[in-house]
Amino acid sequence: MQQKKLKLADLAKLAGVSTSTASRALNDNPLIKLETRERIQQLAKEHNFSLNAAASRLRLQKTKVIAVLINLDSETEQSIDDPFLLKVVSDINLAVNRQGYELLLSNSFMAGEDWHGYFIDGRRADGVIVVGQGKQQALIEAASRAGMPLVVWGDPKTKADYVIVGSDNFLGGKIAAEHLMSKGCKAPLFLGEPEHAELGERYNGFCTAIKSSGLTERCQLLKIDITSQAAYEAINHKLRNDGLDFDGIFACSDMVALGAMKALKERYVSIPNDVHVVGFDDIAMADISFPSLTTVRQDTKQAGELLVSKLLAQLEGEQVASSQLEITLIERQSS
Amino acid sequence: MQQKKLKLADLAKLAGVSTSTASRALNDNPLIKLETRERIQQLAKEHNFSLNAAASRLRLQKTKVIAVLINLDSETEQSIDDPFLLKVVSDINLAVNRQGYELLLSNSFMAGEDWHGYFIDGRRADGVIVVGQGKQQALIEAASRAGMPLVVWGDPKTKADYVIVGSDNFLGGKIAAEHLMSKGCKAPLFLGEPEHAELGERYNGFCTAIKSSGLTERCQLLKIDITSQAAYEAINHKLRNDGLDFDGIFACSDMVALGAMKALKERYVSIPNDVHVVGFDDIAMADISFPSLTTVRQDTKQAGELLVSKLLAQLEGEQVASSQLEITLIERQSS
DNA sequence: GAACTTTATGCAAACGTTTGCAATAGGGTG
DNA sequence: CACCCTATTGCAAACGTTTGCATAAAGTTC
Repeated sequence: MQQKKLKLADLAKLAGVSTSTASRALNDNPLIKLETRERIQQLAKEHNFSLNAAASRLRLQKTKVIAVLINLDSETEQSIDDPFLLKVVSDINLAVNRQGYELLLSNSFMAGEDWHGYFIDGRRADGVIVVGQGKQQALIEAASRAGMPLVVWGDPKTKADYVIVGSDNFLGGKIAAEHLMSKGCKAPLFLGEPEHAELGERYNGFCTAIKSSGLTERCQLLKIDITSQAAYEAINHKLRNDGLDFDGIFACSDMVALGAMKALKERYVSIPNDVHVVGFDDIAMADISFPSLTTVRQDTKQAGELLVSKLLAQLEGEQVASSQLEITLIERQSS
Repeated sequence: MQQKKLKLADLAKLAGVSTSTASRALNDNPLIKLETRERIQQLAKEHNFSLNAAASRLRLQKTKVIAVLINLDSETEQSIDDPFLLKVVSDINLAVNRQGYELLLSNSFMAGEDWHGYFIDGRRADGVIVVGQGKQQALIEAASRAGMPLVVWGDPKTKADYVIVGSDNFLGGKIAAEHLMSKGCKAPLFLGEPEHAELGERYNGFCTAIKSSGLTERCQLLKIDITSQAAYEAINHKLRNDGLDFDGIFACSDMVALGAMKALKERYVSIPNDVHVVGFDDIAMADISFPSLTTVRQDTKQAGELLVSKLLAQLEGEQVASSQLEITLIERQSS
């Protein structure tokens, strides 16, 4: 059933030309007469010929592969449960393919400590997109210093010598806080984990807006693992212990917001009458929850494209800078 | 900053041995004296040496890569929005890594029509896991016949000559229907797309249970695209046109169920008093929605492991058969 | 101490591309 | 017709591993 794999030399023989001619023909090299080129390409199609990528990579010193490294703190595990991550990866995938590259899906487990060695020296990929700065950025920095082409999805305000693409988290937090206050909130609460780079910025924006409004000096924070489960439990616990001492929630992600909302609903706290809720990300569920969730949308499509184009620019040797994506407040029923 | 990449020959020179000895040492070949082996491995670590995967693959005719091909019908696009897909891919990823393989994330767009040629002949991967049978299975069959090592995530009842791993969808549908009826439903409704292989089986199980219960001969079906948005609109539309002529919903996925629930809640149809709802998958949102969603859980962790181990077994030349995963009904508030 | 085994290492070919350079042929120019 | 230029093709080396086979050194046996 399985005839012997055709190699370039075989194809060349079939066409009655040399291997080099066949190679050039397949790469549309104008050195080869147009007629010959077309004939060989046709022949290749007929025989379902495909180049041996391993050989090609060895010779070219290029893989045409981009690795996506999902960088989760093993402790807090924003486990890969969050649908937002999927959105990001999936949009990166699209952008990568559009550029004719393939996507190696990796993680801290496979890459070990020496990312440069693993991906670049190991000729597994030409460059890496790291998703999530996480709490400790040492490995990212090491890889960057070693010269690994690299773009990070994170908070672009971070002072770092590598390229970062991400939303304007500070502004997002600010907008969320202002929105809550405009709806009459006097005691809004931040639900999340400020030590995390991106989330920290959201918290900063949130606090800045509140303080500068003169509303209060105290900027309430409920620190939790960033999962809907943890949010649910934390709000539940808080309601039991402190009662309802807040009238607004800015959750660091939609999943967290949804977990919080469940706890509220179970205790008959009305949304948005008693508590206004704002999330972050705008995952599909935000629109489909009831009440639907007001949230700060991150433009993952643009993110994917920017991440990839900046990485490719680096591969071309260009100097590229971090950049910040616009975010938009999507007003829905929860506020 | 970037010293020249060390190759095996350089490492060997540093160690004062030949290239072949170095190669064998790194692969822990007992031909080499233990002492030498350790010395070289130590040296490799010190210099952050890593093998050139391209060269290695070329020589070995093996990539140590498994491709995951997300197979979405471009029409119905169970777009990659569904969090359940993420769960599956992520669990496959884990299992793949545990076996020392890497994961190439691909899709119908990149792979083109000739999957065997692209992945296998192209030496991009040693085998492929296809996620989603989709509506048309011609390409899968072609690849399988061409001898591509392959495992499909789909419905194991499908009569096919390739290996399938998946949940017992028929039983899942049956259990869901029985559960609804046990809660007193007289007119349950199936919400989904029966032409899709896996979903079709769920529908069959659903109908079989209903018919054999003697409840009714008519087995209501509302055919929709499998997105929460479509579900929301369909239920909305139905309520407006037909009124509430059903008292139970079995949705083909949790996302669909959640979309339906939103429509119900908006029209003040009580869940579960007026309408009982059962979903499928058990995504994180099922537990966190309000009311929480009764659903048929698919064991994605086991799925990932089975998919990978069956694929690797094929690579070893073993004969492997399809297999079916147990599903469990998770009873929550929506029923 | 000659013959033979065992242990440890090195030589060189092979995997399938790509590409600099050389080579050939055909056509134009002076 | 000698010369050069252009268009097209082929030769052969190189990319960095792995591995069958040869080799060398050391130990064993009669």
